[in-house]
Amino acid sequence: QGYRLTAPRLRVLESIAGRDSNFTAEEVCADVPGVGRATVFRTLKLLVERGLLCKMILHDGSPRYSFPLTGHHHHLVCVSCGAITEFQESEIEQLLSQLQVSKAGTIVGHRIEVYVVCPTCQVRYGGPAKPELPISAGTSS
Amino acid sequence: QGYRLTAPRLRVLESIAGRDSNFTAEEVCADVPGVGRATVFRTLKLLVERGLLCKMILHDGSPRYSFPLTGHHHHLVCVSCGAITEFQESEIEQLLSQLQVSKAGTIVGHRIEVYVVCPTCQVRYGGPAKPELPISAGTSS
DNA sequence: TCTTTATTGATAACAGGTATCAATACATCA
DNA sequence: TGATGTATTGATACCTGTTATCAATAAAGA
Repeated sequence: QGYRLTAPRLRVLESIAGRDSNFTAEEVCADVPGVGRATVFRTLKLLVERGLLCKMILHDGSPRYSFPLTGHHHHLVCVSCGAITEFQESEIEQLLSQLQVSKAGTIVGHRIEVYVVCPTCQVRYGGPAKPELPISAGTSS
Repeated sequence: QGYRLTAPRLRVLESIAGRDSNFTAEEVCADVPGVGRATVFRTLKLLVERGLLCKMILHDGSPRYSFPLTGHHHHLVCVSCGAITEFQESEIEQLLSQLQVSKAGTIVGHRIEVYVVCPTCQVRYGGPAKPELPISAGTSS
C-alpha cells in the first residue's frame, strides 16, 4: 500500500504492543534507543491516522496514546491515576448529528473526552471525590 | 480578592476585548508590545480559570481562545475558516451524567468540540462539504 | 506614607512535534 | 539474483505554546 515494513517501525510496534493504555511518545522514544525521535513520532502519527492507535487529550491538554479496544468510542480518563476506559454512547452521536440539520453546517469530526475519578481512586482517597477546585472551572468544555 | 489590577493586565484586556472569537495567544502578544510574553500567558490563563475566557482545541490540536457568550456550552469550530459558534445541548450533559451512575466513577469535567464546515464555507466551495480525507479517521474522538 | 506581597519581564527551559536533507534500505521488476 | 526507484531514516534544527526562575517593580491596604 505504499508503506514499508521497516526495522525501526517494528521496534516501535514492539515497544507499544505490551503497554497499558495511556502512554506518551516520550516513553516510547526512551524505550527504543537507536530509533530517532522523528521516526517514533512519524510512526505514531501513521498509526493514529490509520485508526490503529488513539490519541487523546488529558484535562491539562497534554496528549496520550492508547490502543482502541472497540470501534468508534470516546474516552473516560481518570484525572487521578490516568487510567483510560472507553465508552460508546450512540445517543450522543445522534444528538450531534441533529445539530447538523440546524445551523451548524456539516459536521466533519468531533472530540469528546470525559474526565473522571475512577472507582479505584475514589476508594483510595475515601468516599466520593470532591475536587478542591472545580476542574471544569470555565464555562466551556 | 488577592488580585491586582495592573497596567499590563489592562493592556491585555484591552487587546482581547475587541476581538472576534478564535484568537491565539501569539496574536495578543503581538498586539501588546512592551508587555512580556509570560504576562500575556499568565493573564490569559487567569481569565480562563475564572471562566471569563474559553480555551478550546482545534482539530489539529492547536489552542484558540474565545469569549464565552453563554453559560456552559460547547464549541462548533469551522475547520475551513475557523469561525467558532457555541451550542448547548443539555441532553448531552444528561447522557454523560448517566455514565456516572454506572461504572465510570465521578465525572469531574469533560471536553466536547465539534468540527464542522460552516454554512458560509459550504457555499464558498460549492455544495455540501466532502472532506478529501475523513477528518475523523480514527476510531476515537 | 510605609510596607507587604502580588506581579512583572527577561531569560531560559520545557513538552510535543515538524521541516530539512543527505544517506539508507525496502520491495518490486527484470 | 541484482538493479532501481522511492519510501524511510536519523541528526539536526526549528517551531509553537507554555511554564520556571528570580531580581526588580508596583498595587493596595494600614
